[in-house]
Amino acid sequence: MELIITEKDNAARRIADILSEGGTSTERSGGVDVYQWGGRRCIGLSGHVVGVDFPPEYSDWRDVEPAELTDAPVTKTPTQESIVNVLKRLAGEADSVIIATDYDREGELIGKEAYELVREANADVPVSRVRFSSITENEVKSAFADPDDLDFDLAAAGEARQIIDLIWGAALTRFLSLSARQVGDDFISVGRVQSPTLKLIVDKEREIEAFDPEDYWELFADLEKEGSTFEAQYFYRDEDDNEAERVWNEDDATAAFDVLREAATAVVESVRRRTRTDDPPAPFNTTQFIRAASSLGYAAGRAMSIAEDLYTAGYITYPRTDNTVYPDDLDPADLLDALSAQRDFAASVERLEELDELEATRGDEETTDHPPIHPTADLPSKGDLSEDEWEVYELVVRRFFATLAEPAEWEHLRVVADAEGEQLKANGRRLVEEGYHAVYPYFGTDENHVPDVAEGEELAIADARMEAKQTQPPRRYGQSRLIETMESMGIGTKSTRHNVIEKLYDRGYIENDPPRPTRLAMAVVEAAEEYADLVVSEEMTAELEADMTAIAEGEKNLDSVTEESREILGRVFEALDESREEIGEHLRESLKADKRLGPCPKCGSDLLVRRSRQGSYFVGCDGYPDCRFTLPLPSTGEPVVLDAECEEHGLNEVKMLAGRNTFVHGCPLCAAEEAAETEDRIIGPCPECGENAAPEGERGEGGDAAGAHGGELAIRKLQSGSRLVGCTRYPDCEYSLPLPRRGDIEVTDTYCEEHDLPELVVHDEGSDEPWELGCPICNYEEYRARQGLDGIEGIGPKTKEKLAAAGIENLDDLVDADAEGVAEDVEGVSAERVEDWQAKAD
DNA sequence: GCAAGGTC
Repeated sequence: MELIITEKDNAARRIADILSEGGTSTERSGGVDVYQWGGRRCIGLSGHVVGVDFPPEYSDWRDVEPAELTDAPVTKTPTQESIVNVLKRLAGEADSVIIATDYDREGELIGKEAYELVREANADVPVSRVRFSSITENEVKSAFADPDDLDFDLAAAGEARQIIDLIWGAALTRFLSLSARQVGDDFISVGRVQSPTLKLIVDKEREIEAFDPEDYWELFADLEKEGSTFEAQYFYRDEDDNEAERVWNEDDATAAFDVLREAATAVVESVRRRTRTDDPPAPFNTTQFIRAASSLGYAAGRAMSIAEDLYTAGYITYPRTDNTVYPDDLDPADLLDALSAQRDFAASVERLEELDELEATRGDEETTDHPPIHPTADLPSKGDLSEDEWEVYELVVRRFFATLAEPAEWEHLRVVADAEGEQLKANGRRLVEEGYHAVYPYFGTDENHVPDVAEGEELAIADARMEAKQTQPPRRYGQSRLIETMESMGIGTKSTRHNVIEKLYDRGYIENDPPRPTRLAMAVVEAAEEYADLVVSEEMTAELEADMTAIAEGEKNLDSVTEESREILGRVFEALDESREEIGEHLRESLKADKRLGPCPKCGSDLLVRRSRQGSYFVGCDGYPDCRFTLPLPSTGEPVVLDAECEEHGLNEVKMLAGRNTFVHGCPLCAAEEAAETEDRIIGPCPECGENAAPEGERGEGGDAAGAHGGELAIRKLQSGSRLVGCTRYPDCEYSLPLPRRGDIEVTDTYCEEHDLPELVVHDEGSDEPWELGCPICNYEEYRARQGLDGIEGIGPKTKEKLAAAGIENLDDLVDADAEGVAEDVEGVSAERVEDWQAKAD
């Protein structure tokens, strides 16, 4: 029996399909699919199935000095036990093994990890390696016809990176966390990729903070030609003889304006007409895909998550790639033909099929990892996908179209005119050949109309304007520009750059979108710059890359490279250890600044956003325990302190981050006062303990509160700002139903017969139509039943279909389901994944 | 529990 090992299940299935000519049987073993045919078996890993770590005696942060990690051993242990176990069992039964992991450095390392596991189970079995950059019949078959050997030097290069990243990251993270006494969930992290990325954001913020705006003026005139007008802008020659539009001195601007205002006409001095070719874009790699999706409003992580779902469902190719050149055996004509079956694409396909030849554009990056992102011949129908998924899918399809389409052509028209000695210019542009824009409507094609005028022609000046302006600070990095910059600096990879940004959010280093650094982030970058400059620099990666190349080429070895890196870090710690107190003090002060709201109304110290032992957030006084003043915060989301201040209390407003349900809570003291002033509105008996409730003992659930105790339901506003329908006997009876946060609630005279409660109507300024919420119990029941599975991250279109087939269509179904049972019934879904979804659904 | 890199 021959065993083939791939990097992921999806690749295993497709390779088995190709090599077996479609005749595989699937055997599920320990939660892992194994594909079998003839004398062969194929298993997919899940990336790295072993991970590096320190031995257990180094695991206690307080017992081990961070500096000791610089000399600590690093071991490898399985992180995916079930896959490792199946792999070893199959290896024991194999006569030969073929490693078919991805064709890049990390793939070589994953292959070597698999090789070592195979060796543990089978000391003698021959092991070979195949390399292909796209899973197509041609490439896969020719790779398997001519197998090669594992490249142990290339794998060692990857291992050096693993060791250096762990030692630097763990030692410095522990040091900063311990020095600031932040050792729980909120540790302070540092790393070779995250810290230079954070420095990019911090440096930009420093520029913005240091920015001093300058006044300038711009002048415009409307010129008239045959009854219609077009805008021209005043310009002059500066001291370097460059054309300039900004006037830096108000007197000069006013003088020019007086001339323009007085002048009746302008005489055309020159007319220049040029055509410019606008080439179609290159195929999508990950970074360019993220950039394009971001212009549609998708954050980087969201775009990747959708792309991964589309890939898993089989609609697009692998979304993590550096490649911008299609493989030779991609036949555009075949793929176009398949895509024409979808009505939305038919017109575009027809247009492309009219071209004399189909030649795709090529980008600058040609790599062996995977093909550029493009659609497959397996089309979804619109109903298979959510709106977002369809929008992203269409983007990928249309990008593929664009790479085959002809260039567009623009006509640029530049007119310069003289008005009593002052110069005016107008730049027109017109799209004369639509080219690829016809099939790829995501780039702007705005035209600016400037009429056909002749040299010497006299044009009337219809209006003149002077606008006072100010120079603007540099713009913050948006997520996609950050990812592009990381790529150009060589930090992170196609698979990790977007995760790095999410990590910075999670660690409390950045807030908002575009991201803005917190005071903590500023302090971390400052500390690193002063004591461990290398870890916030792109040089660290550049030097590591050079060392990795040297290892891969046999010029250096793993031990010498890691030893040298350990020594450098050891020297960093000599300086760090001396300044431990000072660094910790600065970090603690910055942490407090991020959480400070303003003066405590009781004692005047600072009110801070804090976290209780149970993990919920609240506002507490820095004077605790002397001052015990507190205010509640909403129970959903992570609080962020905004710049905006409440005029009445001088407290900063608070925003609650909760994905799509993010909202501004405002001043917590105002919210609490408002709740105190709002009276409860009683609407009927409590179904748990009111007059109609069943007597004690006859109800299954909610035993304590059950029975008639005269409880009544009321619309209540809580100090935390949320509203609900709750029992007046709270906390003895905890029965409650959710209500919307916004809008005025009207209690109508119409009653629900089933629950004996009035129907409610919500009047929100934000929407024209009032929302007929109805009986609050019926409403909540309907809401739970209606709630589909779209809101849960990680459930892709195909999985959704499969879950529906197993009878799981909404959140209630999901929460009630038995995770193990679902894993048995639904192919490719593990019990852990189901439990993860259930946690989110709840 | 720390990183970055795979993968879900």
